[in-house]
Amino acid sequence: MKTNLKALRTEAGLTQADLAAKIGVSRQAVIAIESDKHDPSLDLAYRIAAVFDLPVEVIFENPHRSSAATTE
Amino acid sequence: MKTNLKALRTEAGLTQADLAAKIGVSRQAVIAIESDKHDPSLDLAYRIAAVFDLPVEVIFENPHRSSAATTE
DNA sequence: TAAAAATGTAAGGCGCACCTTACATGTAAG
DNA sequence: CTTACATGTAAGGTGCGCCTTACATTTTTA
Repeated sequence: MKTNLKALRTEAGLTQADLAAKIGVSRQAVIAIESDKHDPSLDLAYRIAAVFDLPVEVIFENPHRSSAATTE
Repeated sequence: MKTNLKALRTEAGLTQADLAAKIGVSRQAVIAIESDKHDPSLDLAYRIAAVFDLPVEVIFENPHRSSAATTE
């Protein structure tokens, strides 16, 4: 799953540990998601989206659908 | 995870088996998701969103974020 | 340069998403 | 009534998302 989570996190001035605490997972989970080792669950993706106040599709690209359709 | 998948599916004239085939899972997976027994993975949620050409947040409500923010 | 903070890797465990198979129920058509 | 179809439930198995602990590496700060 292609993601720009790492860029968003650093732009927000958050460490991996900061973000992990905010979304209620371990730092390992953040590392795995940022480095494409794991896809997050939908609920976790939603918690991440809430931190940045962005639609989920902006943070995790939907490979099955045109990104232009994100804002319908 | 609150969802209106069942309504969307029936409005589209799809059976559970139809939808399951389109998104590449078993019918059991569709039943479990429609009846809130399971949350879909992010990737599966994206495949479902692609079928209906809708943003994921429209099909599965993000309980951690205002729905108004879906279209940012 | 030394200490501290942030990032990264490794290994083993657990729960759940999804699987398959099988059977029960409701509904509509012949 | 019977056949067919859609839906639902049940039971057991597999893979992976997330866990914890521990240690190595890189970057920042004093």
